[in-house]
Amino acid sequence: MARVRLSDVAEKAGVHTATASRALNPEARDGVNSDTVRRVEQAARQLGYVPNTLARGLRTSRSYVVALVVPDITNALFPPIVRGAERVLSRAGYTLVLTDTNNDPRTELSQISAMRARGVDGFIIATARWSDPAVAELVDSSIPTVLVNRRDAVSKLPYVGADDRHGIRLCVEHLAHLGHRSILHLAGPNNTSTGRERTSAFRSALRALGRPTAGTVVSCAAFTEDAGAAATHELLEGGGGFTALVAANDLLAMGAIEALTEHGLSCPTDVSVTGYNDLSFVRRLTPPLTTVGVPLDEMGELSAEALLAWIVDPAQGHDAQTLLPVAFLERATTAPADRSRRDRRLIG
Amino acid sequence: MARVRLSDVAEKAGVHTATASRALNPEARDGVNSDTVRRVEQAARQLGYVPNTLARGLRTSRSYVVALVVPDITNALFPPIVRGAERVLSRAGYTLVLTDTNNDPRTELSQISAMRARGVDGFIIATARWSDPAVAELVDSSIPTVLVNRRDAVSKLPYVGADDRHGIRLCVEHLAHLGHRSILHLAGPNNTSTGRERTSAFRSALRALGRPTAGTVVSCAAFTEDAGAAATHELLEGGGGFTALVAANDLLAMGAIEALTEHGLSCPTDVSVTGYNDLSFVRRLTPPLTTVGVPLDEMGELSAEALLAWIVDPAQGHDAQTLLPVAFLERATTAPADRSRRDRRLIG
DNA sequence: GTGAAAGCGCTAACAC
DNA sequence: GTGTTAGCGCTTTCAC
Repeated sequence: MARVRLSDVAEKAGVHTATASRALNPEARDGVNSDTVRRVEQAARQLGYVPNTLARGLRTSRSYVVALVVPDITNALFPPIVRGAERVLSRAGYTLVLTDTNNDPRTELSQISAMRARGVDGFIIATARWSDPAVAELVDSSIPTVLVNRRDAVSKLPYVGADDRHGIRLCVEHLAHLGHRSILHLAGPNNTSTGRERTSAFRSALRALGRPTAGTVVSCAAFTEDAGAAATHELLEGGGGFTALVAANDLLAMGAIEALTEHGLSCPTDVSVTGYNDLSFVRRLTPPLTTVGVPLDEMGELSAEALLAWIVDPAQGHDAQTLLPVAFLERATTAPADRSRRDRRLIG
Repeated sequence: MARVRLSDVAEKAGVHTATASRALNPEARDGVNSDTVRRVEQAARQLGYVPNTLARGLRTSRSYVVALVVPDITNALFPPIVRGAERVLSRAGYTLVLTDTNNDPRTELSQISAMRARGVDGFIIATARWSDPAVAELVDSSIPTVLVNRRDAVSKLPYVGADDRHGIRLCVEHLAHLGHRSILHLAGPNNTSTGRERTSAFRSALRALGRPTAGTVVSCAAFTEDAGAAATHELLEGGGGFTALVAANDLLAMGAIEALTEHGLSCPTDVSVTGYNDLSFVRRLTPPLTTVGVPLDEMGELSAEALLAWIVDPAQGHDAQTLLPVAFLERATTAPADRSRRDRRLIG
């Protein structure tokens, strides 16, 4: 415990607690005799003084705590974000409290309110849905909040994400150049910005290539392997007809490949597949997944930085939308269309 | 923010703050007129009162915050533990602060001290090394602390882990029954309890089978894929001579398989490999990794429960060592020895 | 440049 | 059963 108090330090240094406080506070140190500063610092060191952050927070109404809300920490998308955020936060003297909502909006609401009771200085939200009451509430309360990975429809909160339009376009172009003329988009759920944005980007990309009709979009219920497999199964039972598939994320892609395999189709021989996010392990799958690399660590870092900027200077306007550059990663789940057996089997 | 204070509620209910405090506190509610309780609760609800946890903590010297220290949240071993712990903690009204030490003992030390300054009620440590100054310091400070996944050599802190001796024995027996007579143990680092324990279990298992000389142990520098690959490469260049390999964890196993492949050897045809922990994705590798399943969520949950028990009743003795049952998961990286091409090529 | 005094929002003795 | 008082450990006016 923080056994030794500031008053102990002050006594040992022969000064008043107020002076000790100033001496130890970088902001106020200027107005203190440099010799006094030295004495106080020495006393603090000898006593092993550790300031009581709670007391400070109570007085300053700043807790130096930031809450990070994730839907599911076991989803490999989030740990790098958490890590990035934690790195900049702890470096700045802030502490990160993590809360996992288990993908449940009600848990999200109650956890956020618990964090507010703790007096956290701000929120990093990685759970935003397209229409999100929790986000709206945070906006109302005007507590510093930044959105990461996903954003909502209406709020003008700072947002740090990836350049998904570009990422999806790279996938579509790659497949088109490989000769694929019938491309399926396995879309993410409509209640997430990432799902919506990637779908819209898919359509734009085809339009830009002059082939607006070369694509079909199928929505998945969630960004999960199961959802991807289910949608793909259904499609395949309905006859198929595509030689390439752009999945809205890696998990959907994995589910799709699984379903393909169960239908006796192979990837990439029969169907080319692209994922999205480059989760840490997808390059080790067999075949390694072609996907879009997203700087997740950096997303975490930048969201933390944006939040700190807001906390430090609340007067400033805070509504920057940051889209990080992505990288297309060609691996082994995409192949030229003319090598496809699929055309012979299902189409033509 | 927690704009409305208890005094506001008290005023509205026409009572003193102390009474309002009692009315809202389940422990002290008994000594309050039930009608008063009702009035206070109603006022609190109408005003949207949210108690200020900092102020309460300052007064009670209880923060209802627990710190969880992990070496690297992007290692798939830890998210399930975090999730499990967070679940029981938040259910009990506690908040989890997460800190990622980036596998650096110095960061660990400084982060722990920062958390203590915050007045956290206890620690869950997932970073313990066999000799660990940070753990020793925590013991000295007598702040409630439980170890999860790894423990240290000396402290008698509560520990929640898996039954590694059993898990490793299952691997060895499985391989022995498949006819393997020359088994390698890719050991984890000696400065972790898991590394040491699994190595010792490997030796015991062979002894119990009456084949104490059928095994060799090679230490890896870290529990990483790279370390596993490096050790395996070295071995293979030295001549090899084993048909099976028990890795101390999944990452080492993956590295080993990679090295094997680079040497033109295939798994399981030439060498059978077992992993440990059943990280979420290893069943989707090709071939799916034979490994030992460990209830990681439950480890997180039980460690949080053990910690809460200690926090709630500090007088009690707190030194329980909990070893959770494991499950051997036979998948595709293990095969009978007599089908091995390796005997023909490198041995014999 | 330093001390005195007040108070952040809450709870726990102690009165009554 | 409820009000009074004091104080958790710190920072911040305001004097001097």
